[in-house]
Amino acid sequence: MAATTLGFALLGLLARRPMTGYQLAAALKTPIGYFWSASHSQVYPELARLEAQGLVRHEVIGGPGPRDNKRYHPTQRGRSELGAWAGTPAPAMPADNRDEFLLKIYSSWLADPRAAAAMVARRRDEHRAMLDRYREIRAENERTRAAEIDDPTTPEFANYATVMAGISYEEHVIAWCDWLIGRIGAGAAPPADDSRR
Amino acid sequence: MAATTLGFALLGLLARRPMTGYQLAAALKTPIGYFWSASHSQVYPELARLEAQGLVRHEVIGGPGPRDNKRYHPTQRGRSELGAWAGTPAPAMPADNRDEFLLKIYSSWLADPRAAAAMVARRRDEHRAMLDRYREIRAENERTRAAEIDDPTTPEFANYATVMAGISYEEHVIAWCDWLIGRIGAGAAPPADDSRR
DNA sequence: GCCTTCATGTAAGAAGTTACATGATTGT
DNA sequence: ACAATCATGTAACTTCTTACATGAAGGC
Repeated sequence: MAATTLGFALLGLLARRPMTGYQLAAALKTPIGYFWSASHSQVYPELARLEAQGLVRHEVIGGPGPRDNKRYHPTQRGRSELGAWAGTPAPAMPADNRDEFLLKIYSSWLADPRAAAAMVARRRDEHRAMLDRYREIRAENERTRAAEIDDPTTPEFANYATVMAGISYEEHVIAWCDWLIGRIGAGAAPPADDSRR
Repeated sequence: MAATTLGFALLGLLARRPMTGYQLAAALKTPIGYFWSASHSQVYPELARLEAQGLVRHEVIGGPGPRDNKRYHPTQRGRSELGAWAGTPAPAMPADNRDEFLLKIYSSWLADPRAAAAMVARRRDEHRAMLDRYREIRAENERTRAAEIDDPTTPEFANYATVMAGISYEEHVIAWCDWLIGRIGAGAAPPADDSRR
């Protein structure tokens, strides 16, 4: 009877600020999209379902396009169910964590070692770029929201916590990539003496 | 025309050792399941597709049950396509990384702080258990496969690399959980003086 | 005799992506 | 004029999960 995971994602956004479906879909690209994403074609039907369950309501607002523009906000029940869900342990660790990159590493012994090393290096650079982005967000948070990020009953605290998770995650992946590149280089392609070239 | 991600997961397993669909499905629970999983109802049709594409073949083996038991192995083409795929950079970082736990944290400011802290502590313990399991696998690898794990052209090297990724990942999550628990405790529920109870 | 493991498949449904379809407002 | 952004929806398709269905071999 309660909402789906996507429903709770939408409620989590609406609890911060009432929004249109379009804005929700945009927010689910970045930065919340770093841990939960959805396309607008999923958002609109889900909003209708949440409304049918009495967890959100909307008012029609003037705006562009051929249809009514609707701004959604959570109901009292929506807020309390969201809070209850957030404090309930998830069924179990999925242990799933589908990761196509790790799957490639799993078969990397069949690939050309130089191609494999280059692939890992490229991925590491992508993670470095991501880390830089997270660090900027953290700095911004610490500058403008210094008071709220210490209070776990504010949305700013929750934002900060997820950004910290991102930073920690990227740092770990980068360190592992560097380790792996060193290993591939050391064990396979005994580096031809480049000093003569 | 090439295989799907699941197809490459199956090929990656079959490149190590020919197996039945049942055994593949079991392997996709643990330990490969830590980064790619599938149920048997996905495996059997996928094997048929791979065979139609000429990437695997099977021989019928005697065994239990009402139907033929089939042992699959990759073809020459299957192996080479797997190697090529493994060395090719994935389209891009998905940035998606769907994580229901982080989504809960994102709305944790609406939850009871004590419930939230307890939830995080429980999750941390689950990750600690996982870390212990990974460390055992690593120790086992270092004991019995010491020679191969230094050579990036062996499957043992690839196994070792993925286990190291797991260890690094779990260590990061545990550290972040501990940080978060401290923050929730410090900011919200100024701990009642327990020494008098 | 009964339960577990091994073994292979189909069917129904949920979840998610990509493509189709429409149209006003705003900035260049 | 043209393009981008804002805005809302539907349809078709892929992927994945859960449930249904069958049955032999081996251990208790």
